[in-house]
Amino acid sequence: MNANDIQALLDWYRASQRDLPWRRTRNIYRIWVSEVMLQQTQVVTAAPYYRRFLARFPTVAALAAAPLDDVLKAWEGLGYYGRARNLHAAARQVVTAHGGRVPRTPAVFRRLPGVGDYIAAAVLSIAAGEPLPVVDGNVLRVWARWCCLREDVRTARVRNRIRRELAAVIPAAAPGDFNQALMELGARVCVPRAPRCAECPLAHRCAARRAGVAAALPVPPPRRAVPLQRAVVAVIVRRGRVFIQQRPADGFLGGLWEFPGGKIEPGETPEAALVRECREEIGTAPAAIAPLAEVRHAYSHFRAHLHVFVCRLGRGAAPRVAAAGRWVTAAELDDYAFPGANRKFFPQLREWLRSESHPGGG
DNA sequence: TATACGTGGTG
DNA sequence: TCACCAAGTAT
Repeated sequence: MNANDIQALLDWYRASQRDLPWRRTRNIYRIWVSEVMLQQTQVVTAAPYYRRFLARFPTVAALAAAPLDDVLKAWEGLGYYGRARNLHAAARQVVTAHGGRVPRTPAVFRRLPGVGDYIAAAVLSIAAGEPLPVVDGNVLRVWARWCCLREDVRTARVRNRIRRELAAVIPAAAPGDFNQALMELGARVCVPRAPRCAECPLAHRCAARRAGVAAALPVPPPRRAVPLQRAVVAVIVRRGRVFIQQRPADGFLGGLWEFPGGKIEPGETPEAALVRECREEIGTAPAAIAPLAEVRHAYSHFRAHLHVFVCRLGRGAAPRVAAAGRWVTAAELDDYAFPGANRKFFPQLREWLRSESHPGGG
């Protein structure tokens, strides 16, 4: 990629870039938040979260001072909740170890939780002018086509080679624009399925385009089968309230709230699994159960089929681990961060609670 | 190095 | 319905 190619790319970017909320600031904290949200997440999905998050946590100090539950609530529905936990922890480190100022030294910023090679390069090139190339999915695709690379670009070896090649050409005068231009090109023109080469400022010198194989690159990795997990959910109702509990702070959906329940074992009926899970999780079997909904949900690495039941405990029975849980009304559910798979049956649950509170009505 | 980690858009 | 994909990081 020579100076003319780079200028053509920058010209295209400056003339046709989208007006995105994080492009209206050079504040390093705001740029950082945007890049965390944009991991494995499309611009249209992240944008509303970005606005709400920064209205709620306008500074790194405000984020550090907030309870993690508030941060997770602001992240609810965005997925990869470890991003929110790491960002929150990193904000606290900035306050406690860096005097409340986001470090602009690459090696220092890179050590914060949740900051990897991509985030460090993106944030510091955009907000601090550091000539660090980003290597994300867009850049890999653009570069694989530009060079007509037939190797698997996801391997560390090829990624590192691409990073070195980009480091040799990234313009010191505009590293942030160069990085964003490559990503913008990948997101809007050099797209995966049907690249719009007619609109591409680099098409006339693109090796894959000349070879007529742009759409076939980069070569996709072999796909593995996605397992299907059947599970039960117990919505325990008592006097118009439902029982919820918080998941462990780390790991899958860490820190989010949910209803008791769990996997259906092979050969087990949903009803049997429900009774078993209630005994295991809250020490009590339900006295009565009724099906409420069935939910299908695709997680990052498996699919789930949820059988949701409304349950009542016997007179005087109580969840044995009530200290870890709460009884909440339908309205109060909105105060807690729930996984998307749970949100899917909230309408049915709310309708059920409504009809129960007005017996004989409607 | 390979796998865990969410969700929604898109064809 | 479904597979693929998206401004990746941690372990």
